[in-house]
Amino acid sequence: MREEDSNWFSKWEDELPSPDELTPLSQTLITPDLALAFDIPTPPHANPSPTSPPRHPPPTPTNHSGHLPPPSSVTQPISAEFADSSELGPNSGGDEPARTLKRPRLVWTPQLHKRFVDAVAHLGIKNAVPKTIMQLMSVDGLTRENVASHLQKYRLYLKRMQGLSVGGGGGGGGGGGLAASSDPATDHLFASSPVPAHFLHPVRPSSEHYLPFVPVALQHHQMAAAAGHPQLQPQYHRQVGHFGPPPNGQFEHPFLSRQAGPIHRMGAPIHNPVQPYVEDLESANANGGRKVLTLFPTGDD
DNA sequence: GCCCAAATAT
DNA sequence: GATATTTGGG
Repeated sequence: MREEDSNWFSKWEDELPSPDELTPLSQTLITPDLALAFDIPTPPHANPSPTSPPRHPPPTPTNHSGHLPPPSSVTQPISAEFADSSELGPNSGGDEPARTLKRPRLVWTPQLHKRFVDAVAHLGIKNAVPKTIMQLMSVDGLTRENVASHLQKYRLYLKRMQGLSVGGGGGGGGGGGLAASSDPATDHLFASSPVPAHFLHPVRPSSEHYLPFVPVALQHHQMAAAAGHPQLQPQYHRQVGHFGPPPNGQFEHPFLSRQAGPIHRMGAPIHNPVQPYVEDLESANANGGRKVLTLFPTGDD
């Protein structure tokens, strides 16, 4: 089953949002603060200029084992851009250093969440801690807090799900107070993402399959060529005037893949090969805004 | 320092 | 109102 080893990963990557989907959206949106922070003379173009996140995103300490393809990074163009719309801190004047930069609200798009889930799934629920997840996701701009917060919510979601579908929906009827029913506020995002089965049931420690985790340094396809110069990168025609869910239902998150950072904790015990769970939601719903598209597939209601 | 859980802010 | 961010405790 060695082949599957690489397979799972390949598949995993494959499942990840395509470069096409991730690239577009991010341009512009360089918050004034950020621009100042990096001495960026704020692009005069009103035109959605290429993504110019931090000049040197990460220190790119990664592959020091050989040669690092210059600007041609080897990862999907995912970058965490912030949809700063109208938040001029106290430094409207524009002189306050960047040190007091406040991070704009991070938007967990289905795509991003998917990546999150995938990371957690492959890490294993037990090893899925904010730091590890964050590293595995390799999303630039994503902070541990972001992940931690999201993870927290995600766990609650899983717990809730467990509550209802455990034992074949034992609590289903009770309806009492203890059974958590689908709360409206529980989560809209989570529902749209496929949840690996192993999440709901504890994996028996008996057969622990430890798979050597492989960093996300590899990549395939064409993207490599274009990647690298996020700023010079050919912009996709698709340009979004503003954020928010386009009526088309195809909204990407402004995240560009960050170069695979050095993963320290790669002793992550990966149990269970990837389940053949199918995913969808690629085209998020476009129901007049935000609406749940697919409820949890756990039951066949 | 990290993680978890809750409270607060947007 | 919902979500993400922030703060406190272990």
